[in-house]
Amino acid sequence: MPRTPAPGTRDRILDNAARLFYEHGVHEVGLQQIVDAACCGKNLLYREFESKDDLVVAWLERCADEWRDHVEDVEPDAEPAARLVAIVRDFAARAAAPGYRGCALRNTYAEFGDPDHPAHRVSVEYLRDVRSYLLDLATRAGATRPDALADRLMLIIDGLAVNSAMLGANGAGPAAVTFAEEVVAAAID
Amino acid sequence: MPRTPAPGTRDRILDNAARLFYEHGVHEVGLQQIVDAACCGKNLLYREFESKDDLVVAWLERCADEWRDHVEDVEPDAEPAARLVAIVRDFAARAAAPGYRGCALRNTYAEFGDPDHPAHRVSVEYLRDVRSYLLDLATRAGATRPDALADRLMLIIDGLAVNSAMLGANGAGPAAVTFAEEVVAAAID
DNA sequence: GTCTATACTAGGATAGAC
DNA sequence: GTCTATCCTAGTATAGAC
Repeated sequence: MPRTPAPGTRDRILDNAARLFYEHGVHEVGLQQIVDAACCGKNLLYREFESKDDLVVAWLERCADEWRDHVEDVEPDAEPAARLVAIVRDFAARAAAPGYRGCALRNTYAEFGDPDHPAHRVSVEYLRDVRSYLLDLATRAGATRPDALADRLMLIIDGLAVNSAMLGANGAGPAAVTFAEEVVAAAID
Repeated sequence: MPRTPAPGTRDRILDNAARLFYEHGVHEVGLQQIVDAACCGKNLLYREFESKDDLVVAWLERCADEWRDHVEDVEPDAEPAARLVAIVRDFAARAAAPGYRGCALRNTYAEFGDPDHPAHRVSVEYLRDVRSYLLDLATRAGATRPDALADRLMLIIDGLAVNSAMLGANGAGPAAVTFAEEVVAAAID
């Protein structure tokens, strides 16, 4: 293993934790696994993160931030209505990629039952942000009822996260884009 | 094989395990908690279930069976098209109930990363069964493309499971039934 | 015989000291 | 980076109540 000088310690730990958490689920990954994968001592991990929960939250926040950055780049010059469809298309394409195991934020939400768990706050905030983003586009697209359009697209996207993870290409994933196209078209007069 | 087990023991354990697993997530519940809640010895649990995995699978299979029984009772005398909407309405009503934390099968799928985990088989089978059921109704409803209609309703239902758990009444749940009505109507000529 | 309750093993977890 | 402390887990075996 060549030692890379590149990313900071925190990022290296977070990268490895992210991969392991996503592939196996948060509860099935021990801190020792992350320490081994990141080639660091446990002391470094505890210097950067207070606890496992803290590490989980940092991972989820990074996932949410990545989405917020990424969504701006999805056909940025298209009209609002076309962008709504493009966002679903983009999500569907990611969900169809090999190794897709669902959405990190939605999966982790499912892992923790306690409503006060910090992972819940991040996940719910993320979902609200997605909804706000869709609502804004739906409004600018001239939908007669932007709220309803945003809700419908949320259901399609949330459904994609579950369905593609569980059924893959045999599931409803391939049908989602056409569905979204018709839903958007029908919502705009 | 036990010769004369006290009647109801297995169900009592399963009832308590079901409640705890659903509320807190499988990984966060220890066998001791289940033993305590069921007021039985650990001995008895291990007589009825080989392992924790075995108990989890039994729980999921019971959830899937309950759905299979329940769905038959959802407006059984209505026309196929109306039944499709009724099934979504029923799912939405359950998802709007207090304490809803998502679908047990979909949540547990998310908890286990290993593709060979027995919980995955049960969950995927369940999802395929739901899809088959919808496809059959869509066909009998005279949909021009029954496959596409089934896929669309699956996305709505899967979306409901996630969205209602995370956002509750502030989410897309309330919009799902009208959405399903329009989707079904549009799919039938 | 059936059940509850507990003691125990072996391993893995988080956490932190050195 | 290693090493230790403490706790919790699944699972087994035993003891004793009814």
